[in-house]
Amino acid sequence: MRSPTEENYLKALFHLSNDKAEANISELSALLQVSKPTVNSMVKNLKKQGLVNYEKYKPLKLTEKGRKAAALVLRKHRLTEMYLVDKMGFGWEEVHDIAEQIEHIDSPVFFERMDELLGYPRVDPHGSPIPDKEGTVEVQTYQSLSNCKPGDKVKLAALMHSSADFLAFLNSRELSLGHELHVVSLESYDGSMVVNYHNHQAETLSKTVCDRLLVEPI
Amino acid sequence: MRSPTEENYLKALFHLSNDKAEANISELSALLQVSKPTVNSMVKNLKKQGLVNYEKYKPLKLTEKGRKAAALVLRKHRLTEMYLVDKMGFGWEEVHDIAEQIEHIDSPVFFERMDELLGYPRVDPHGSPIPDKEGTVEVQTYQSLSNCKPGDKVKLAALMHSSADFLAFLNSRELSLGHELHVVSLESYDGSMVVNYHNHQAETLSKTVCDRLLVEPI
DNA sequence: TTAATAAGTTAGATTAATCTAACAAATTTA
DNA sequence: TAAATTTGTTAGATTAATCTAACTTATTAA
Ligand SMILES: [Mn+2]
Ligand SMILES: [Mn+2]
Ligand SMILES: [Mn+2]
Ligand SMILES: [Mn+2]
Repeated sequence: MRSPTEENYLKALFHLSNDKAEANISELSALLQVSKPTVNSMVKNLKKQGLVNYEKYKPLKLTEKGRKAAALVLRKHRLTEMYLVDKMGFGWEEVHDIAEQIEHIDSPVFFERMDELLGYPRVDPHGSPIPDKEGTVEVQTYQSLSNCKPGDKVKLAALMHSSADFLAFLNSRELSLGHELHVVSLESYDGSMVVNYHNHQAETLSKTVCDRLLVEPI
Repeated sequence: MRSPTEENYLKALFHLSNDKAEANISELSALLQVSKPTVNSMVKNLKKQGLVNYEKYKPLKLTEKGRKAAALVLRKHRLTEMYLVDKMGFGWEEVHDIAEQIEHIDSPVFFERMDELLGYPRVDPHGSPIPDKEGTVEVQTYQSLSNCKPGDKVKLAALMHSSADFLAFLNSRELSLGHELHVVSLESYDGSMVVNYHNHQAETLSKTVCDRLLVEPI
C-alpha cells in the first residue's frame, strides 16, 4: 500500500505537470513545504517504484503508472469534497482540509459508495473534474472571465486555484458555480470588469479575480 | 497532535481496562499485534505525556487524562460506524475497518456534523455506547442472553465482541438489534437455547452465541 | 565568459514506530 | 521451595520521513 506521504507527492506532481508538463525538485519542495533534500530522496523512492521518470538534474515527469495513481488519489479527494458539500452541508471553503486527510483512507468500497450516493458526479464543488475509476481526467476547455468582452453572457463553471481566501471572497460577493454573468464593461487600464449576476448589479471584479473565474458560453 | 498509533494504543488500553480494570504489556502486545518491546517503549512515551500510569513490572492504568483521550477516539470511531450504517447504507459487519481509519481524522467539525446529521445517537450499530464530547461513557447494564430462563421475553440491545465472524453469523440468522427474543428452552448440558424471534421459530443458539448477545427485559 | 545565483545532491543526524536477541523479574507448577 | 513458564526490559538494528550543512551542477546576469 502507498503511504499518505507518497500519495501527497504524487498529487503534487500531478498538479505541477498539469500546469507546465514538467516539474522540478524546487517546485515540489515549495508546494509540499519540505526541504529539497527530502524531496530528492522521495523522488528516488518514487522512481524505484516506477511512478516517476527521473535522472539527476533533469526535470521530473510522472510515468503513466504514476499519473494514474495520482489521478486515483485526486478522485478520492474530489469525491470527498463533493460528498462533504452535497451530503454533509459543508461550505466549499471548508472541505479541502478535511479531504486532504480522507483522501488517504484505504477502502475502495467507501469511495464507491460516496460516488453512488452522489449520483456519479463529474466535477467537485470547485468545478474541477473528478477522475474516473480508470484514472482518466476530463480536460476542461473553459475560458477565463478575463478573456470575455463587454456584452458577453457566460456561466461560471469552475475556479482556478481555489484557495480559502479566494473562496471567502466569492462567498462575500455571493458568487457561486452555475451563476450567469453578464459582462457590463472592461477597464482596460487594470483589467478589472463590471459584471451583473444573480442579485448583484454592477459588481466590480479585479483582474486577479477574473483570471481565476472559469466560464463557459451560455 | 496525537498520532494514529498513539490513538490506537489509547483505545486498546481503554478496552482492556474496561474488561479487567488493569492492563498489562502482553495483552496490549497481543491485541495490537506488535512485539512486547514495541509496547514497552510506547508505554514509556504515553507515560511521559501523562496518559498512563506505569512503573516497571507493574500493571498499567490510564490516567484520567488518558481515559478521556481514549474515550474521545472511541467517540470518533463509533460515530463513524453509525454514520456509515445510517447514512451510507453499509452493513454492520462492514464498518469497523473503515472506522478504524476514519477515527484518526483530525477535524472536530467533521465529527460534529456527523453527530448532528445522525441526531445525536447514543449507541453505535453494535449497541455500544457513544462517549459524549466530554469523554463520558454510559455504563450499560444489559444481561447476557445466557442468563435468561425459558419463558423470558427480552429485546436484543447490544453485542459483546462484535467480530466480523459473529456479525456474519447473526446476519445469516437475521438477528438484528431491537428484535424481541422469546426463550423457548435451555439445554442445560451445553447451555444452548431455543428461541423465537421475528420470522424465526425454534432457532437454536449455542452458548457461545448466547453469551455474546446482550439483552434487556421488555 | 566569468561571476553570481539558483537548483540539486550528498552526507549525516533525528524521530517515530517497529523488529529480534538476550536477559531479568515475576508468577505458576510440580 | 525449586524448576519451569510467563512476563517484562534492555540493547541494538531497521525503515520512513524529515532536517541542516556542505558541496556540486546548472542557469542567469554582469
Ligand atoms: Mn481540494
Ligand atoms: Mn493529503
Ligand atoms: Mn468498531
Ligand atoms: Mn484505528
